[in-house]
Amino acid sequence: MKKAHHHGALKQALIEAALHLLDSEGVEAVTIRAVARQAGVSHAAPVNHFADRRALLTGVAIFCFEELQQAITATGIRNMSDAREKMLAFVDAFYNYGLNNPNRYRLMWRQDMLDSSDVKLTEMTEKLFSHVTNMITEFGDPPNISIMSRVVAACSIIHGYVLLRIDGNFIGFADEKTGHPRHIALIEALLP
Amino acid sequence: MKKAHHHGALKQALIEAALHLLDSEGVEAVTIRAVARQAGVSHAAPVNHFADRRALLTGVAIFCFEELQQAITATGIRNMSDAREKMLAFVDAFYNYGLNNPNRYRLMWRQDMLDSSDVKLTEMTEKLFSHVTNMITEFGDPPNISIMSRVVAACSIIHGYVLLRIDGNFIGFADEKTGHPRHIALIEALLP
DNA sequence: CTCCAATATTGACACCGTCAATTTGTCTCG
DNA sequence: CGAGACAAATTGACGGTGTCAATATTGGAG
Repeated sequence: MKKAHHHGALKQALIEAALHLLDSEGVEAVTIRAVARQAGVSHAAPVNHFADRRALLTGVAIFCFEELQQAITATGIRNMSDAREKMLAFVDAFYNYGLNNPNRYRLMWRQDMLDSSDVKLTEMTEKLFSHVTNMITEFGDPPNISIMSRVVAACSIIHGYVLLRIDGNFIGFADEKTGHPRHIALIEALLP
Repeated sequence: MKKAHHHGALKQALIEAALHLLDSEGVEAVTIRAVARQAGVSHAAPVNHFADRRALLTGVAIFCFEELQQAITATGIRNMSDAREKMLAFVDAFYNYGLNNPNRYRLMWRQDMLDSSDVKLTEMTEKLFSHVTNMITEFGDPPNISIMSRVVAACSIIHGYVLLRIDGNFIGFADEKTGHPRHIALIEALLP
């Protein structure tokens, strides 16, 4: 059994404490010692579950990726037939997760703070990327740009927009011409 | 005269030391104490020129924005007449600066590390934004999306792409279909 | 020449990550 | 059932950090 000896489930408690600190005070506040304090253990207890701060943050990021994946699944995207409908549902879930959880979303892409050799972490990001690739492929092969470039464009545009919005830029919500939410309008500008 | 009393030009020396540390070891290595050591002064000397670490990093970022602005100007973009030609020159300069100075480029957009109330800093970013706005406006008012959304899309797509490339994603350089460098192909996908 | 204000130094404090040595608790196996 | 093995947690230390207060130094204005 994996049951912990003293605390019971310290690993889970540490991640929850880290999430709380991350949401309320930003990633800088997520220190090993602060997380340990919040969980009610000594400052060196976390080392048994996370080798160092990077490993702790990586664990938190993996949790967030699973959360995002669930949000995408919850849109019912798997049962949609129209390629455009799928794409807009995906973008909407992505955008909402980022805007509702800015500090979590930022951390998820902070390669400088995460362990890029973590298998679980790279699995989660590759899953998202291949999802986008599949959706773009459904639109067919356009004449003036490769599918791969269109995938990269889609990833760049939504990720760049979410990051800019999180930082307080472009506070207008809708496209002035179509009335669509801006993140929808941006992606539609790319679709054939 | 503004000449410093002891060191001579400590502020400039601190920024140069910070740039050196930033380029070689990343933003985490840019600590007040390390910068002071590199400049050959005591650990508390910088406080006379930068109130705290945030102010130091903001000073460095402003220097980088001026550098980028010069790179854009150096393309001769002001003398170009064709809107598309201008846009591609701008994107090219932006992309090259980011890829050649990854740590500098990353720092420039790290609002969590910079002083967003710094007038000079906001001036520099707004200048870039209005430059993009002017170029997009030259293309005219498209039917299915507002100019503002197109501006946001252009900013998001190039910024998102540069960040992803810096982190080692999408290492392929050219669009598989057109042969254009990818950052050019991405922007062309957006232009009318 | 004198004095002042800007500049730089020194020293202290509270954090941080990380390591080593140690204690505590629990599970397994004879 | 009991003893040992071993994982988990504690304690204490080290060097590093940002930041502040008190002090010393210097160059130039009057």
